[in-house]
Amino acid sequence: MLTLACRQPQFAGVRQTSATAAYNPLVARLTGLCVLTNDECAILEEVMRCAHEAVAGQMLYLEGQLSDSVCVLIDGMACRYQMLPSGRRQIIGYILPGDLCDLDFMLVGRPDHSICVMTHSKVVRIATPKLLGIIERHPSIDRALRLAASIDHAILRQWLLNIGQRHGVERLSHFLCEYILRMSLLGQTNEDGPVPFWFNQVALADTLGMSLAHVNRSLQKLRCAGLIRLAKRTLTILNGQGLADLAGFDPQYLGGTGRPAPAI
Amino acid sequence: MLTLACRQPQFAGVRQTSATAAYNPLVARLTGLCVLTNDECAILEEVMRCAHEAVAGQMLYLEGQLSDSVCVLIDGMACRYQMLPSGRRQIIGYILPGDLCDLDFMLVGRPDHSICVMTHSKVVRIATPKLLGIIERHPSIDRALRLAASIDHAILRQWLLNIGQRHGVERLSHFLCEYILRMSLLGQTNEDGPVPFWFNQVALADTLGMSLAHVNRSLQKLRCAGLIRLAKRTLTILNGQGLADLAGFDPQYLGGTGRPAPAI
DNA sequence: CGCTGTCTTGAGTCGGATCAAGATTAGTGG
DNA sequence: CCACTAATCTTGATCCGACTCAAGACAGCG
Repeated sequence: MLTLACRQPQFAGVRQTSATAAYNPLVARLTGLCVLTNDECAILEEVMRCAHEAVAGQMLYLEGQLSDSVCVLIDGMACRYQMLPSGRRQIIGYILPGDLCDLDFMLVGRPDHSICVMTHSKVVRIATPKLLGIIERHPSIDRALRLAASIDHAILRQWLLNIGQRHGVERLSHFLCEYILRMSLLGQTNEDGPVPFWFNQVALADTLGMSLAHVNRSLQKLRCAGLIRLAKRTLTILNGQGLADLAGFDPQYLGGTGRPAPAI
Repeated sequence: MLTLACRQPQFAGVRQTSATAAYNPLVARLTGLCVLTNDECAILEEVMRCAHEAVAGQMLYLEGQLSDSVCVLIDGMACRYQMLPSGRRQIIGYILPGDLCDLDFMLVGRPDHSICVMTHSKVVRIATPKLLGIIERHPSIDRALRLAASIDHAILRQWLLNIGQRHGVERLSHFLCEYILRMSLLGQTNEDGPVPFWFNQVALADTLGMSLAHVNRSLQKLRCAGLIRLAKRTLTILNGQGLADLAGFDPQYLGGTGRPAPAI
């Protein structure tokens, strides 16, 4: 069992569900990126009918192990990571509700990193051929999925910039800004209202390429500066502007499209 | 003018050109990833007919600036980077002959980072709608481009791992291993034969998230250890296995497909 | 209520940054 | 072909951010 998994209840946030159908985070995500017809939404919802539960620590993909399906997260949280023989681990991304576990796997078949559920989650596995068929028949879905993927890639680039060029405290701040904004875009929270925060400090350390102790001290600094409150797995932003300024956070990249940038 | 640009002559390596047609690095790259019909190759070659020259330092994309075309590098080298207001720069990838400048831009229209030519290069600009049309009509080309992109993403993940978790010397070694292998896959060189090496130490520093001085000292260590020779913009690997061991380099990710891994 | 995972804090050390100077090596124009 | 100029590389000295190690405090869970 990986220590980066947390045993935490799943999302409790209120859902902006359309009264008629069950709320579907993938459909919500994709319609936010690209106009989809009702038909197309229905197809996606059909595909997502059989979600199953995953417990904290459960693996969705194992590095190097063939896979014939694509996972979509419905609820909870997962993370991708790569390990070094020395035992060091780098987390290379977090998967939130509505996110896919990498379309690249679909083509390659064999992921180059592992994906692990961090909390009790709901996951849908879609068989690769099925998804490929849908993509082929529905260019809008194809486009929406590509856009979603392109945002994931932009996030990855930002992480590289973050780890490569920023010092501890700013690095942490940037990550927090990104997380908060991603969550608020999901409608899980408003921009600085309290957000569920499942990351333990080990996970943060492996995310930000810094030591556990240093993560802890950096968090203290943010607390002392009156920028955040973090306790009981809940994060509250006390001074969003201050945090963003400190991090040099530019939310543009999470928008992905040419549409107006999400407010911060 | 950016200091990371080098004024260097273009590739001089011998080309494995098919006797009949001019060697086309994009076609070579894509046929290596996916079976393409002669027709499809012809279409690609047609599209690539009008290459133009770019001088060192020339920008192919500017962060945030709308773009309606996709660049393919025919010869030379380019790099993507992002800058911080503080002036710090993170290079987030190198573009070698046969590589595309990010399909994601095509959908989004507005790149989130800049791309700059590092040496005198040859570049083809393909209008976005034209490329989209080709992709739509030729699923094999689509697939090949997606595979190529997925390798780029795998490289990005490896960089994150590299910067996040490895110390200076190993970090540098890993980068060198990757570079050598990418070049040898292009047929520009054999695996440890001398390779043209245009990176100046400033560029390496901005690539690896370390200071110029530290890059220099790390290079010295590799030289002293008898692993590499680097002079006159030419890199020779004296002990490839040693270098790979030091870096913990696993070439798998550059293969991209489920095909046998390239030899190292 | 004890156990385990997580967080916190301190002391000591080290890798790597910064600053600054000098040595080389290209590139340029005469 | 040479001399000048600008980039690039090299090296040393110093300092700081961040790591490691280690111990103790909490908190949540069974």
